Amino acid sequence: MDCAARLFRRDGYAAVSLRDIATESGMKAGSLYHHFESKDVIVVEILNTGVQRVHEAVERAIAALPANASTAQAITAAIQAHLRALHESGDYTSANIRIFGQVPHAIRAGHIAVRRSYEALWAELLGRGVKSGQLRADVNVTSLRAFLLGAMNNTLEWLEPRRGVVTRVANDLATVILDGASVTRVPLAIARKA
Amino acid sequence: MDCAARLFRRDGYAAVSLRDIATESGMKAGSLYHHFESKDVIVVEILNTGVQRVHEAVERAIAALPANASTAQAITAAIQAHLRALHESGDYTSANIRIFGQVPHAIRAGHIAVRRSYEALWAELLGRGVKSGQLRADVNVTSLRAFLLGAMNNTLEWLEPRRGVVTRVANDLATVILDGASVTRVPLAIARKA
DNA sequence: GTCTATAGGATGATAGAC
DNA sequence: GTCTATCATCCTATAGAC
Repeated sequence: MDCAARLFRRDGYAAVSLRDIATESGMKAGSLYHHFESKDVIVVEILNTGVQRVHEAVERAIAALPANASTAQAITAAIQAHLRALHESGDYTSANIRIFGQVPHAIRAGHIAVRRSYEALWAELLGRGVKSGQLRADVNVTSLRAFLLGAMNNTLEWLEPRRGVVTRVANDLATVILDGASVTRVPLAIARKA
Repeated sequence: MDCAARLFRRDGYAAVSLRDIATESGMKAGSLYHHFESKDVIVVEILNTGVQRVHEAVERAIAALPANASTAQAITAAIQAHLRALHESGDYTSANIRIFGQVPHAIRAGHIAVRRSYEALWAELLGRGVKSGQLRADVNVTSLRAFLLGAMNNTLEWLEPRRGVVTRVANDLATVILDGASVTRVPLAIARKA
């Protein structure tokens, strides 16, 4: 499975044959079928593992916060955990993002529940923020969640995870999402002094 | 080309064979080679066309703004144009996003310049905003641009473009990016009254 | 310009020896 | 559990008739 994840991450779904996976594992293609009944089950398991690892990392990060942490702190911690899991913890997480859009619909269908479960974590986090009055009620929570996940997952396409860079980018995203990029609506340094 | 774009958008790069494209066009596979010298040139042309159409749509939207338009207005208009081009103007734009991550590296290399050119448009737009003091100087323009493009392109994965929905989502994104989702830094309605 | 036919190769999967 | 050998099928691309 580790070899398959590494190859899928690097080359994409269709470009990786069972022969490739077998060679990478030091076997021959036919031998794989003693362990897995088809290519599909390998792919589904890698997809599921990838999401679950990010899910657990984010869950841990939120659980580790002090009880009185603000929604802003929780979102920042969650973004940090998601990006770190994506860039620094193995091939399953990045393989998932990479190949999800490439696999046949049947495979997607067998994996979608795991995704929904992770998305629900974010929906809850953001929903709590709105309910507690810490996030604006006029932003659509569904859109915001999708923007966040899209922006985070897309970092795989451009971010080279050198030392410390992931942390900086995570802070950039948290800042923009929470405070906005515009100056005109942020004379808050001023507003605070006033 | 139209048939190919439609199929690539729906099924992805590897899942579409030349036979599929030929059948969809009312031809046989061999006949395609009288018009295109390989599958690669079809794919590259579709990729290029997709980006160019979005690029032109965004350029037009910015050019149509009044001369004294603010950076915030320009960004909002650009987001509107990008999302509308993605969701409402044919298969080339969405096929591009869909299959870009699936094509062999050689094809990517032949297409990357067109992408860079479009990204430069955004870099300029955001850079002008910072220079003119309308965007915060402490947000990383490179990150912001990547977040925006990632969030926008990812809408293809979740947004069903019913009537008017694209416009609403574009406004959601512009609001979040410019003003932020947090309440604590946005008592601006208050600040404005004061 | 479109067709048929096919070369030349890769792929997922299976059968059976060891 | 791993191997070799192979099936059946698909692919891109080419050759040559019409």
